[in-house]
Amino acid sequence: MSSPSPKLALFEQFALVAKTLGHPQRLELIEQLGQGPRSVDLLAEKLGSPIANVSQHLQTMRRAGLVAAERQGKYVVYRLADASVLAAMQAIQRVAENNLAEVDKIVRGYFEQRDSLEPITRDELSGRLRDGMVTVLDVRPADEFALGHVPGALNVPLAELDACLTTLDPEKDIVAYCRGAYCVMSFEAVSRLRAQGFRARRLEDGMPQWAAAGNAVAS
Amino acid sequence: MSSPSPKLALFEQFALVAKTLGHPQRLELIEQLGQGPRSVDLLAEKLGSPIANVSQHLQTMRRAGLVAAERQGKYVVYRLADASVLAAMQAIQRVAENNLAEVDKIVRGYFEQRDSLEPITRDELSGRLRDGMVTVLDVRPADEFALGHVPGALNVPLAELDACLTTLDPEKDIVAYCRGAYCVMSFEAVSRLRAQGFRARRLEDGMPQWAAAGNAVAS
DNA sequence: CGATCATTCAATGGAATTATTGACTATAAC
DNA sequence: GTTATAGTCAATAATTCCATTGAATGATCG
Repeated sequence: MSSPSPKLALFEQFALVAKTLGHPQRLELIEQLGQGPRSVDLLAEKLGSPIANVSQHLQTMRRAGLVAAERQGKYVVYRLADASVLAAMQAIQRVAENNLAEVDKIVRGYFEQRDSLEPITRDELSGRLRDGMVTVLDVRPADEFALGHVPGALNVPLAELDACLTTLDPEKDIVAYCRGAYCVMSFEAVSRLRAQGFRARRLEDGMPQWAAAGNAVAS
Repeated sequence: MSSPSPKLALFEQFALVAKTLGHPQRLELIEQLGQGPRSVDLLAEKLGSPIANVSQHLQTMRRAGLVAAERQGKYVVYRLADASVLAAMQAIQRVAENNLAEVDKIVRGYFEQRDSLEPITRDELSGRLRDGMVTVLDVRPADEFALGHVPGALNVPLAELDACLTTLDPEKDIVAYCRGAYCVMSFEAVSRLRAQGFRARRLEDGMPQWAAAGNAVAS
């Protein structure tokens, strides 16, 4: 037997993974990396944090087996270690959604009517895409859209939403999505579209999940 | 936008859940509670920790939405908030299993041959149970066995394994299980059974998962 | 009502985590 | 070479987390 019991040694490893997930900024990094590999530089810019800080977090995450790094020229490109990392993050989000009143309160903040915040599922969207009676909006920044998106989706970054309102067909239903189930950009978009009288809903989850299902296209 | 951005507020809630999972003792508590509701008292005894310490951890977990408490007479009985908590713990274990060399090393410590540590699935066991050509060992303590177990399983707590060796049919395959995928008691049992010449494997996961599939019986 | 048991609370000190700063290394461009 | 860029490292101080202790609360039982 090793010095501490193997049981405890195992739980310490599991705890290391969970503890490393236990920081808002690191979760945000995982969300970003869920879109695809990124350099430290770009990640720091997306988060609006100092490079040194982001670098430290990424290394903490590397030690916990969440991400891997590879040098490419003068950049160091990080990526998620594997799909189980996103799965773990989603599982944690589900716990929070089910059991923390605070989460409900934040989500509710975007919508008045309780029943209208139900998201549309991936399968449902697939079906309605074939009918052609739905407009799909990808509200992520253009660079993320370029790396992969739902086929037929329009890229309308949140900042440009108001300007694009007149070009949208008010007869069609609108489905908005962004980076994941709790990426608030799609919340914000749906909320604003509804205020303008559109029938809008959001997709139940976002890009990495859609891509994992094998349906994404690059532009 | 609100004082802290809603995005950050959400991630802080998720991080709270993950951070709370990030402590070995709390993971052990979840493993125990996965078996069923428990009093603080009993949990403290199972973990071998001071009651005050366990109480503090449980309250931390309650604040993070992982567990719920209910007073029953002079006891306070804690239980998992819902099934998503176990799912999150399993997702984290999967990340660790896939990406942390240390976990592999610990598991490997129990077994010499690489290929022989593959667990048997629940479905496979269900099938072989009908054939009757397999002995199922539940290596948890008797009190946990009493609250629910795989139909037909023999309760042989780890401490009594050696004494029971002679009563086992060496012609049958043996499947051992305990509390979950990484409860080391089943590792230990399989390792010792093999050393005695038995054909032993462990079940891919343990009691809460089997119960969740709707197949457990109480004794 | 007192006594006892189960649990929580409050306070302590020690350890770990975090953001920030500035120095340092490695690569590419000139 | 020299310079600029991308990233890491090392050191600091502020904060948070953790186990332990002993006191306080709440419920049962005689």
